[in-house]
Amino acid sequence: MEPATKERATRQKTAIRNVIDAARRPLTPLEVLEGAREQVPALSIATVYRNIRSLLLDGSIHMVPLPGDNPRYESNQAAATHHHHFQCTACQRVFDVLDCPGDLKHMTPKGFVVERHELTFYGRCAECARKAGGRSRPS
Amino acid sequence: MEPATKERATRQKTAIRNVIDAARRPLTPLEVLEGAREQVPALSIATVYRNIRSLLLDGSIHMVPLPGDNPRYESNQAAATHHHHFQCTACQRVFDVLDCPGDLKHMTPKGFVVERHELTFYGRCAECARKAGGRSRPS
DNA sequence: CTACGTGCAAAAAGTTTGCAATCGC
DNA sequence: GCGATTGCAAACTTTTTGCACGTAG
Repeated sequence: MEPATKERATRQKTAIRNVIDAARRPLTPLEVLEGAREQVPALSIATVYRNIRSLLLDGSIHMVPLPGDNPRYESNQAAATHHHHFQCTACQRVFDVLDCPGDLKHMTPKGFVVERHELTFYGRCAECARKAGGRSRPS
Repeated sequence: MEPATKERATRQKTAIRNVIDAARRPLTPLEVLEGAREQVPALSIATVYRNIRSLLLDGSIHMVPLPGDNPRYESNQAAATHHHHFQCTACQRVFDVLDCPGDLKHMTPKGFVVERHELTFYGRCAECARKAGGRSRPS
């Protein structure tokens, strides 16, 4: 077997891990970059992607795939239990939904074997709903 | 208001519409291109995208956003009723699931306003499940 | 000191757009 | 003929990779 290349503790790796751990919602790689640059201004997006990949491999973080949008990443300690997500149609942020409808396998056509499922809600997050009306998205 | 630019019936537009209408599952733009090229060999991918956009706008087709994969498009007549999707982890194809768990709004955190939801199943489609074991994906 | 990690720029993959040529009406 | 539509190529976005330099251990 391979010599199992040893991980090194770098400033950028620490900053990236901190940003993801501190967030209470799944973040985009760009959000991670922006957050981590407060501690390592010269940080490059390539390094963010490389570290996200290694954190995924060692199980520290979790990918949140979304219908019609780029994946977010969240700390695995926040994602220990099976749950789902809510994307705000106003601010585009994604939040956890700590619940699951449960048994859904019976819904699929005959012969199909279900391994897992993803459920995503769309609407207004508490914050954007409070700001009333139909206002714009930040982009 | 604008003069409402009038639509023209071209060979490529007809071919594209036919392919999507004839499919009994949601297709990728590339699948649409391949199918439509049987009738219009010189068809370009840009034209497929432009026509998909205009078909979306006039409501003839429907976008199927998927977590972690590119969107598929399906005929609106096939998608008249609310339903969900199943993506095969072997062949990557997407199929309709003509059912819905129903009331899920109670799952979201306080203050969040749910407008809609997407539910995607993953596993083996009937065909790939029949072919037993854990075989490769076509790509 | 050594090789893992980083920054930069170029490459991939999917989608969009500018522009001149084409073709429906 | 006029203008919508097309094909091609270039631009764009998100993510990945090659390469030379930097740096942790």
